[in-house]
Amino acid sequence: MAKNITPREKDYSQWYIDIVKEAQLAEHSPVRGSMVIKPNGYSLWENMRDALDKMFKETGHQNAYFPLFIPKSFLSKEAKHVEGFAKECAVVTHSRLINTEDGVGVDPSSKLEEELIVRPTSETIIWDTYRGWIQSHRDLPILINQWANVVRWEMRTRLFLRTMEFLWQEGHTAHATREEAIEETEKMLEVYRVFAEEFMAMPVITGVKTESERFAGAENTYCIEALMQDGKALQAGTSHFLGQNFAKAFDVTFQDKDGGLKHVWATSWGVSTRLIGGLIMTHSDDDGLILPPKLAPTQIVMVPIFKNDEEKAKVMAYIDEVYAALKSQGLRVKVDDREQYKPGWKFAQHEVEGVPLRVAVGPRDVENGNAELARRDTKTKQVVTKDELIQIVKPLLDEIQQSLFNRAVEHRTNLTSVVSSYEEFKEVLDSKGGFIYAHWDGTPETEAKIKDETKATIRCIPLDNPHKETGFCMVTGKPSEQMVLFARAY
RNA sequence: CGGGGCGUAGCGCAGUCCGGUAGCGCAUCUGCUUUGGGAGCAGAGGGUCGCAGGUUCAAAUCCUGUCGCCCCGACCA
Repeated sequence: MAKNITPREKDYSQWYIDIVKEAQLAEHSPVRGSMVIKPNGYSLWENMRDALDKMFKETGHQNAYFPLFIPKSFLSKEAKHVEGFAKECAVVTHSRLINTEDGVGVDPSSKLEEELIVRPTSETIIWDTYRGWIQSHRDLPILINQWANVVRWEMRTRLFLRTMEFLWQEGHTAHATREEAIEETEKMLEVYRVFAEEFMAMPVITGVKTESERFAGAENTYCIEALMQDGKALQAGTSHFLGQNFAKAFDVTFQDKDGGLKHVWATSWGVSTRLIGGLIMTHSDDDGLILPPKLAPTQIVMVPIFKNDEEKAKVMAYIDEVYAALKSQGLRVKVDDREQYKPGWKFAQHEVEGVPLRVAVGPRDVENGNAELARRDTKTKQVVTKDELIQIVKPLLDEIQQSLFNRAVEHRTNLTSVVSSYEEFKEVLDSKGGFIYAHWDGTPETEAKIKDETKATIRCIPLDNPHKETGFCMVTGKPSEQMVLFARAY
């Protein structure tokens, strides 16, 4: 039915690309590795953004905006930070173009005195700014978030999952004590978990990254990890406890109640348009995108069916009535009254685009006071009366939301294994993939060895670990305090 | 940076081996018939064949160079 979508079974990666294209979410731009986010994709992002933004505000944060350009010298102030990002920075070196024989060229005389970095993340510019804002413990905490674009010069890109430029939010907070900063880090991780599970219907594991997977400049990195349909993991969000690293690098101090001068404690946390990639790979099928009702730009689409003007008048009057009733319940409902497309075409298109519910109304329905209601997630249809329809749509959307989540949890459960030996680990990894719990001796060396040999990484040490029992490392046989979560990842 | 693929109408492609009037499907425009799962018929418009050289009477096609994008890997959110 979905004639332009490669089945997942055949080529998962091509399926993903096809979904992005056919659901009109985004397209490639002329520049390598960057994309145009189309209205369908952007309104989805807006819904995600609005939900998150509300949660940030509810937890006491305010939005601000810091510049796109960062002086090159700032990057080098925190040693690990620069080390982590140095290889993927876009650098602005000149400020003018001039006409040349073959078009335009860079004007050599416009060379910048200090080159500028296009932000790959904003810790440096923000901490340079915070220095001026903080003198006393009375200035703390500072709880700020920004919605912005960032640029990371990636070698290999994939629509939404990894592009050179992407949209995200980055929270940057400053605290008087270590405990308070850690509390903030964990609080925001929890916000992400709730958002992923309740809005995206995407179950996640919360955990802590190992040293090698830690954010450049962080003392500790927390994350939410999701599992995609193909058994690969996706890091869906991170929350970092930055310790005093940036405060020290940018000399941000405050005078405490006891009169002493202390360095500030910091956190940062972010999620990006990558979440859209996660959303696609959690729910969608071979017929196209499937969107959770809470985030779907259109929750219900209504399709009129008629043969002539007389029927059209009746059908449209009937639809307008239902539309008004649904709209008044605060639902995002749309009437697809375009006349250049036939109903069948519209059915197919809205399915590809992932609209959770479709209501079709034709002359027969008007006659009988009915409507045909179709669910995108289960592809089931039922005929209901108009009054029923108006009553059941809202609870049905909730049911779909819940059902998508349950389905994803079930899928994750099926793809989660516990292994006791390295042999078994490799076998499970190759045969079914997914999340694998295993014992690890805690050393970066063993972790690197596993990664080299199997391409699997430690996704996290789960916070709420179901496998806390002690044991012995599957590779070295050394003692292990608890199992950790492995997977091949995006 | 390695491996693979592709640049021909808005989109998807054929034509390239073997040089000789630039084609097909979808989309678009006009008209009529249609409308409960991607409508049918008739007609029409739309191209510096990625770019630059070269060979030739003649190049989408052969030769040389060059640019770009996509996919797969190494690195990363």
